[in-house]
Amino acid sequence: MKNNKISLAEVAKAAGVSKMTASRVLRDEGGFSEQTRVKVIAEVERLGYLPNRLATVFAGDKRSTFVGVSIPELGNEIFAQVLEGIDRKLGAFGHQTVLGMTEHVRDQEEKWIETVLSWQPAGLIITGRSHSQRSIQMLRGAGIPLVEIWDFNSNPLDMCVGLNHFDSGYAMGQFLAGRGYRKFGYAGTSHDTANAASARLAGFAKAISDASGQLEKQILLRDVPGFYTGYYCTEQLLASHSDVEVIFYQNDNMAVGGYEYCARAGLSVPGDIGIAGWGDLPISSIQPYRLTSVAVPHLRIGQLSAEMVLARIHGTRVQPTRDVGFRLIPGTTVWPATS
Amino acid sequence: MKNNKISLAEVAKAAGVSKMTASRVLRDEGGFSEQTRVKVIAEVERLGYLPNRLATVFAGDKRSTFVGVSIPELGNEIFAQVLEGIDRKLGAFGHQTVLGMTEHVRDQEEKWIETVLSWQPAGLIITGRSHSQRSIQMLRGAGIPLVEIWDFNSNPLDMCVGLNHFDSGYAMGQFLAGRGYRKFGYAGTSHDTANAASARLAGFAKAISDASGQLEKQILLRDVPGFYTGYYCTEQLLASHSDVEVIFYQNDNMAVGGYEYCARAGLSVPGDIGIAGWGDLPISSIQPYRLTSVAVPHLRIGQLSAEMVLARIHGTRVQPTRDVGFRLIPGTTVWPATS
DNA sequence: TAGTGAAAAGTTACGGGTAACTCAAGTCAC
DNA sequence: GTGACTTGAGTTACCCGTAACTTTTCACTA
Repeated sequence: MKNNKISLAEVAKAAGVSKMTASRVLRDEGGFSEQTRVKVIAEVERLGYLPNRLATVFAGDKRSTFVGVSIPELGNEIFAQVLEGIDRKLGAFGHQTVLGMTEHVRDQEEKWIETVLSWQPAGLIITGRSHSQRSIQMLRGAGIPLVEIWDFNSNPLDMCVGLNHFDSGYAMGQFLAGRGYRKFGYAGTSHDTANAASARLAGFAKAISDASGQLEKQILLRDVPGFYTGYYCTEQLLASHSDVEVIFYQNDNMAVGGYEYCARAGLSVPGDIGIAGWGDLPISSIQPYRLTSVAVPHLRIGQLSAEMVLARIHGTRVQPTRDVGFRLIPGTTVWPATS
Repeated sequence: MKNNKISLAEVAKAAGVSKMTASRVLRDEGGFSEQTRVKVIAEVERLGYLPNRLATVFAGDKRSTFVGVSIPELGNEIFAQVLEGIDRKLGAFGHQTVLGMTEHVRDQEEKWIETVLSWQPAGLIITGRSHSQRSIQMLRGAGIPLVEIWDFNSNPLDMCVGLNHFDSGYAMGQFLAGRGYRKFGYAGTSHDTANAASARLAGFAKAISDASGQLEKQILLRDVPGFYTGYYCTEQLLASHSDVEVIFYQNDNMAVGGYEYCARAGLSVPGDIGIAGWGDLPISSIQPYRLTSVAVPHLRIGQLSAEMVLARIHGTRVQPTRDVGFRLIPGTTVWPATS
């Protein structure tokens, strides 16, 4: 697959100068006359020359302008927005995002890390804090800026920005217990790896047990955490445990699906059943109800992570760990506060 | 920024063989003894050698395994899912997605094309059919597989997969006129370039004029086409044109926002006002109502585009243009058919 | 007018792999 | 024992820019 692209040497020859001079003109490095500049630029235009950045990186024994970004999935709006924030910021500084979707599978992450490192990226942004042994080795050896995002970790491989998911689950459990709930349900999806959602569930369970409540049922479907899954999880959960008073969902999409199931089944919310989501998606606040949820500064996570990588690349000092926190949204889909 | 990475030469030296032999072992090319293989592999493991793919591409004067994918934005769920479909398919075949967000701006697309081409990608997938003159030149000169997606175009630069947005807008206009509507509104967002949404609006307007209806008001906010924008567009539109009978929205998110405005303003849907969206997002079918919309096989667009690029890379023949069509969803948010 | 220094340009080497070629040693048939 | 062939390996050149160094050109001064 020989490509017939124009090289700098050809441009230089056409302009009647040496490769080096042409190179200097293109990088505007100085050390050439106006006359020469004009000649070279003219040939560049005429021949449609596009530089080969591979060679540039290679020549300088430098790193590329790539930044590898791993995201578990894009079906979840939150991750899509984190990615958008990252790419926007990186793009503004002349960097390119090389995407990796790990689908919450650790082997896939490892394989992706290996591949992306072989392209000599300038930095890496990885979702999640749990990696395979080999991944950790490769990441350590790479010697490039690395940000682990989403799940806050005070002792990251390099840098970290995210929030404490366990705490956010705990906060929700505590909040619901405070509203008088005693019999709890949880609806989510299951994955190979311990992920942030599992941490939320663990925190939620802890809060319930601390409040002497009962986590009656956790349902974990092996499916994508979307509207339909929420709908069916709710149907299944209530079929087997009709005494559950409130359900905490892995995310808002599932919660909205759950709400809709209740509405169609003739159950009043929050009268008959309470609904709580996580993530505070835009959709949750444009419904006839205000979904009880946990708001997360996801845009900020994307932006910050990109900024941290960029700072490292440019040698600026940055705070290596950032806990962006969360905010509980009381909403109207659970019992009101007893005043 | 000298990197202290292990090179193949170092591995070879440690194993007591030549670079070439080590290279052969790693590529499993044959022409080496079992003994040699074991030695080389042992040193690769010991030193944690990771190949430099930049060098490979460079050496062979080949193309990389990158595929550049441009998407206008990720805030829109549909584009996120198109991207997910593409990356999944590409990843399965050992290719990496290099993301580019053009934000519907043509200059940004041009700049991205220039950059991504300089990395010698194996192929390109670009959203939209309208490009700058220089972009077209670069794309033509690149000589790599290229798929223009989203807006179907029977005469693409190379390949194309999408649907006819004009027709889909026309279909909606015709459908609504058939349901008895005469006074129409349109709510969308404005961008620099003629994009698919503009084509839909044009088709919609044509259908209305063909049916002797009246497009009372087009409102185009300079904002992201999401829930809130739909909410406020509706408020503004109805404030100035209260005689509008039905509103066609740029997408479902905006339509759901519009529905919510009507609900809060005490307007009955479809009694007082009809609502029609576009895209048929999951959210639209999990509401208490069924949104009138246009279903689009967006997952299929993503998958097909990746398949087309892969086929070209591997030298397989493929149909260069694919119209994936659309399907009108009558829904319950407009007047029922008069029987 | 030779000498000086700066500006403008050229030359060489290099980076990390791989294609293409060469070479050495062993195997086998006759 | 010799030539033909196979196998396992090494050598060389190259991809395309750029760093580092060298050479040429030229204006200006003593």
